[in-house]
Amino acid sequence: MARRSYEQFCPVSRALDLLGERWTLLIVRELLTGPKRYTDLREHLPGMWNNLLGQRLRELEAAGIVHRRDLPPPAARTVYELTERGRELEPVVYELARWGVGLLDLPTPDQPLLPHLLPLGERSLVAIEHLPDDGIVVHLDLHAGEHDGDLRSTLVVDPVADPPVRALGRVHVEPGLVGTPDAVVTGSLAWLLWFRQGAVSWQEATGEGALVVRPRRAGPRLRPLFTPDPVTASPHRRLGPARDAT
Amino acid sequence: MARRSYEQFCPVSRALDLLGERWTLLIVRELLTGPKRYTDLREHLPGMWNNLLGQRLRELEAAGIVHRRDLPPPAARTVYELTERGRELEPVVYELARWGVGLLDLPTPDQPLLPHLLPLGERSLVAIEHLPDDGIVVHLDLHAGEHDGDLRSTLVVDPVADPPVRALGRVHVEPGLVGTPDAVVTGSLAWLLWFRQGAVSWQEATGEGALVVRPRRAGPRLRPLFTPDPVTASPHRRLGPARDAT
DNA sequence: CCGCATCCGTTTCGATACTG
DNA sequence: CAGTATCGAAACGGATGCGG
Repeated sequence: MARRSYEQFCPVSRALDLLGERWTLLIVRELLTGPKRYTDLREHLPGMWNNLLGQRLRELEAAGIVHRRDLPPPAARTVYELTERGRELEPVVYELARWGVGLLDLPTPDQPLLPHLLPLGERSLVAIEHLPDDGIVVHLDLHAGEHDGDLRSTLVVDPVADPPVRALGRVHVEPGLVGTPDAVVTGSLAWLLWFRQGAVSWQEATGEGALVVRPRRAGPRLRPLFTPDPVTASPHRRLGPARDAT
Repeated sequence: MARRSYEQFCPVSRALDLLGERWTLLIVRELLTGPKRYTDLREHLPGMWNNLLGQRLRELEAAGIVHRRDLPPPAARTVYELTERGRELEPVVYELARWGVGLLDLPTPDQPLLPHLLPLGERSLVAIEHLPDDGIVVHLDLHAGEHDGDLRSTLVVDPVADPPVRALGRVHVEPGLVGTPDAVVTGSLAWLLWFRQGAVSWQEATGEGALVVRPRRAGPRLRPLFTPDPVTASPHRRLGPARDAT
């Protein structure tokens, strides 16, 4: 076996030694939505073929990222699920999704919206830097096009806790409209996406009825939730004049 | 050209369409440490070959991630640097590094510690979920082995600001010992790494003099800084009984 | 059906050589 | 110094087959 490695003492290259091959992170993405059977994975990863899927799963199992479990009778067969170590990849996938949102066009008949990925995608729309301290529950009732049914999800932001949890851990998206919402967003996924991408203003997105927020006064609370900060601070900021210290 | 794509409506696969090929994210990692010349990139990416580097740089430029700039005389030649869109990949690389820290062994003569990656690596040691609200400046004066010189860096955590910035934006690492530190850590990189990986306790790491924190009372402030939370909350938490809504 | 293993044409990668 | 050209080797895309 002995997969090829970058052979560098660096946490990024070490991580990519295990995750950097084609399809690997997409398998992790799939398993982050819950345990899956081999065939489910195949269906959700069109274009990936048997040989590769089997190989990747073996590698991920050897790396301690994926666990293969045989379900007891009566029901099913073998399922694959993430280990704890594998679930720790959630922030990696989230940040990739967050960055990739800027590349998204709209779903087409050719590339339809995949229902099981909707929670992941909607979660990546949220700007974790602007979560309200007291939490919020939002019902998203959107439509994406003629071919996709209505998309109903519940976005939950937990209030800040003590001890504090990291921001990402406070954001959850579930399928369906559950619980009692503080706000309801209806209308077109397109306009929500475009606002999140910075292509249209909040006024444009909500003005013409493309996106409707109820109650109206919830608008100011929702807007920052879908407005990420631009990257500003350089990681190479200088403290003072002492550059060549040491 | 027309690089191959996963052809899915999903932000993760869209991102990986551009970043998922071999070496690509390592080029981004390199450029996150500042602009680089072609030859610098080659030296920092041993095992990557000219043809690939040139190809990747062209692709990254076409994708709007990398910008190629010709420096004016007197000095130098062409440099490659990240665009703003490219700098937005910093959280992706950070999360990969954070995850990859658990895979790191110690540097060896074969895979030495690369000085220009030290800030990146030390930044990924920090648990952004446990930053002190009032900020802290720490001098890290560590040694990694016989072949590596002493590693002196300054870790700066900014105090919480108003308006708030995301946690990662508050953490900076600079080469050298600069500014006035609130704490100084001396000793062996190995023990700091092992503590961060959960392999040894804080007592073990600081008890035998392997790692020395001055002043001693700073210990309780430093310990959580290098102690990430385990992943606990599932993203599929249920709110209430209404599962099949809509 | 489900869970793979095997086989082969195509694409990408690794390594050396060569040019502006 | 900053790349491009070339070619064998490895990995990937795609189809079929076979045992539980």
